Amino acid sequence: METNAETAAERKCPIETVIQLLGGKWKPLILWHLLDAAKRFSELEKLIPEVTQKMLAQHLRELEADKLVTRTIYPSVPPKVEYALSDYGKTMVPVLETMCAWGENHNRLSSRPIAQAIAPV
Amino acid sequence: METNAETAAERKCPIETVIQLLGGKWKPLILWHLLDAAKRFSELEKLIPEVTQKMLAQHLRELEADKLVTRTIYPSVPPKVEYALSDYGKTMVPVLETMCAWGENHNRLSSRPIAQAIAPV
DNA sequence: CTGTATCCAAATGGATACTG
DNA sequence: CAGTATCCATTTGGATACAG
Repeated sequence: METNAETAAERKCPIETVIQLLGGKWKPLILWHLLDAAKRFSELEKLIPEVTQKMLAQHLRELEADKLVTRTIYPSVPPKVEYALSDYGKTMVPVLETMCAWGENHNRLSSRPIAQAIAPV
Repeated sequence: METNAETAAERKCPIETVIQLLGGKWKPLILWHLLDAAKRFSELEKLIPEVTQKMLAQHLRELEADKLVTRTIYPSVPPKVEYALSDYGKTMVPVLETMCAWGENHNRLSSRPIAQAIAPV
């Protein structure tokens, strides 16, 4: 019987939380493109050519609901909408960067034997 | 061939690589449970009660194919199979920990106003 | 330009039964 | 114990058309 002091493995893994927030196929990529500056809907479409309008809109709405991105509507003609990382979304930057660093290393070494890949870390 | 200095955002985002490797619904959780020690199939089943045999086996095979976990068969009766983080899989630990730290903070603050949540980082 | 709606295809996940 | 196989439900993603 447990007295108190749950281990991290015993309570609900917080990694699941991150996976849920970044779970969509394009969400990390969207956030990645918002790192440097706010972007319009059509700009994101050009930056991520493989994504469909539907999925881009859907993921943006989810990211907005999760308070990770902000949506600013400029009441002009034609309509202009800008998406940006919220202050809260910016706290995710270290996560994105850590993932990015690992992914870069993986991609760079993926054509080599794994035994070599892990050696000099 | 590194004549042109592409920015990170211009080449294929390495974050996608990580998402692909951790993409399955249970993969991060499996890795999380392998952090401290190797586990048997049935142990993982008990640690992750919500996962089905099928998905556990499937994700373990994918993680094995990606060289993130090792599979050791002990030719005993009854059969015993142990799964463990590979050396390469261990390089993923900082990624898991960064995600975990963000997730913990998010979970802890999710019932508070976001404005409060981001303040003292 | 910035979306929504609809229909459809593919991927993912789950329940159950069966095997070495 | 440690799986595989099969069938089915749910989820996700995409193509196209349409609207404010």
